Amino acid sequence: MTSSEQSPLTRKLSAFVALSEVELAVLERLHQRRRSFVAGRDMVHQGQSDQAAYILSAGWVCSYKLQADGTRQIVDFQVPGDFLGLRSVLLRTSDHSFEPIVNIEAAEVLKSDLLDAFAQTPRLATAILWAASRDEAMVVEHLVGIGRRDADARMAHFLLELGSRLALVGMGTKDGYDCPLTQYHLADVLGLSAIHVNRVLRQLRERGLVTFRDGRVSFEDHAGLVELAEFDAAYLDQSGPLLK
Amino acid sequence: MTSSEQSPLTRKLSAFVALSEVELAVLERLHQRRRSFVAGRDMVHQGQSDQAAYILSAGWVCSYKLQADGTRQIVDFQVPGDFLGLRSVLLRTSDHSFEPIVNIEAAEVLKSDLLDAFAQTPRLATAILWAASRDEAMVVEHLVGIGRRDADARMAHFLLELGSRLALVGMGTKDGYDCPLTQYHLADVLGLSAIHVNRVLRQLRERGLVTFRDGRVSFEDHAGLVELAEFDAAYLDQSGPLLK
DNA sequence: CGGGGGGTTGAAGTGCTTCAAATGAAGTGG
DNA sequence: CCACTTCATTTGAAGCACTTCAACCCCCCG
Repeated sequence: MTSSEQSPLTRKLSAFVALSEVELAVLERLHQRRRSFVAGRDMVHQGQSDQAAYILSAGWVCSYKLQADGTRQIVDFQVPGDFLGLRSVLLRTSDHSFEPIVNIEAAEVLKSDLLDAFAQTPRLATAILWAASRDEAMVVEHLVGIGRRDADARMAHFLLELGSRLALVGMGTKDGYDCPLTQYHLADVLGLSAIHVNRVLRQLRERGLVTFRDGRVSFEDHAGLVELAEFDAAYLDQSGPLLK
Repeated sequence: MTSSEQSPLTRKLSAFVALSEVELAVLERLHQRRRSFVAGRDMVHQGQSDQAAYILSAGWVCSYKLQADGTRQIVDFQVPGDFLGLRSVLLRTSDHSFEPIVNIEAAEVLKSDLLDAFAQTPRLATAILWAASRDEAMVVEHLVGIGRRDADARMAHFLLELGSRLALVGMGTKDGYDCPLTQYHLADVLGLSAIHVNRVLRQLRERGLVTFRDGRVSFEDHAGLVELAEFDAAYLDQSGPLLK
């Protein structure tokens, strides 16, 4: 199997853990049950079945909570290679909604599939749990950002984190990445107004740091952006438990 | 065993799951290795041993991240009955620091203890994992609060959530609870300045909603506070998986 | 009695929001 | 093929929520 045939999840996990032939096979088998969802319509995953999760193989999704006054807070984005609703299978998670941002392709993973896979290959189980713990670390970092970083640093940090995540599945480089998000998405994830998002983006562009335009994020001064955001990728690149 | 002898964790889990004699015994056995920590000095849990977690039995702790510019964001507080560093045992978690707010009593739980307990009593395992997932839901709700609620609602929501958590372990009622936090703690958890925290508290007091004074939170108009905060305890009171 | 931590208050400044309006691109129906 | 909408983006102006700076108070403790 060549690299280009691998699923994004396989790429992601392989970046941190050397998986055996058997483990790779089990992992690919988890991708059997293919599903599609159209952009904009909620997947309402939590309502219908607590038993299934999804592995996102193409497209972007956001998970968010709506407030009574109509404002929305996006908790996290999922990009190819990410799990969706994993915790609702393993544990039990808070109810938030999932909305595909573009048309997406995902593999449905039943609870039984997952438990079978875990039983067969403990190393794979650990790798997947590592990915889940990484997601949690991102939520915590997100919390810190909203609480204690100003709008510029928050935006810079967000764009850099997304870049790191995408690079891991081969969808981005230090130069930039394709990004289907609107400025409204950025506003809802960063806890800002869309108008201010626009001004912040303009400022970052005029300072020669990064350009967000026409569905593309282009890093013009990656190092400068890292400095502005005080971005330390340690919480993303932490080596998995298997490497110890 | 009477209710007053039970550990806070036992009380908490019992509120959601009817535990058998055997399960109660296993749970109490997890509390054997008693430890004390003094207020103010970091427990630096993540550095020393990835193998142990703690069950907090008395006192308060906060988990936080420090930024390069010296500002601090508190991610969560732990009160009696809560786990500390549970995820660093089961999974692997982001590095944040733990600081006891007062002198605390905790039970050290080794990875092996926990796995043994889980093997003996699957229902207990599920109950503990449910508690972990509840903690996660709180972090998400916290994120939403900082992102999309104004200072008044944020404060009201925080005080109510804390009240619910404490009531579950018998340390609070609808009238209020004892609370060792300073206004600086409130500022760092809510993403505000301490000065503004003071003004917000004054305003809530003058509106006859809640009083925060001399280590005590007193609800004067619980319903009014709930309305202001748009507080919906669903994410806290979710029935555990065992009740399904 | 001096010092420090927690709390309280005022005044000034600013980062962000809200309101208002215009532009360009893409889609839709007549 | 063109009016008509719709949506994402852009910009300006006004307002306000929150921060920062600067005091001062109280109480406890050495």
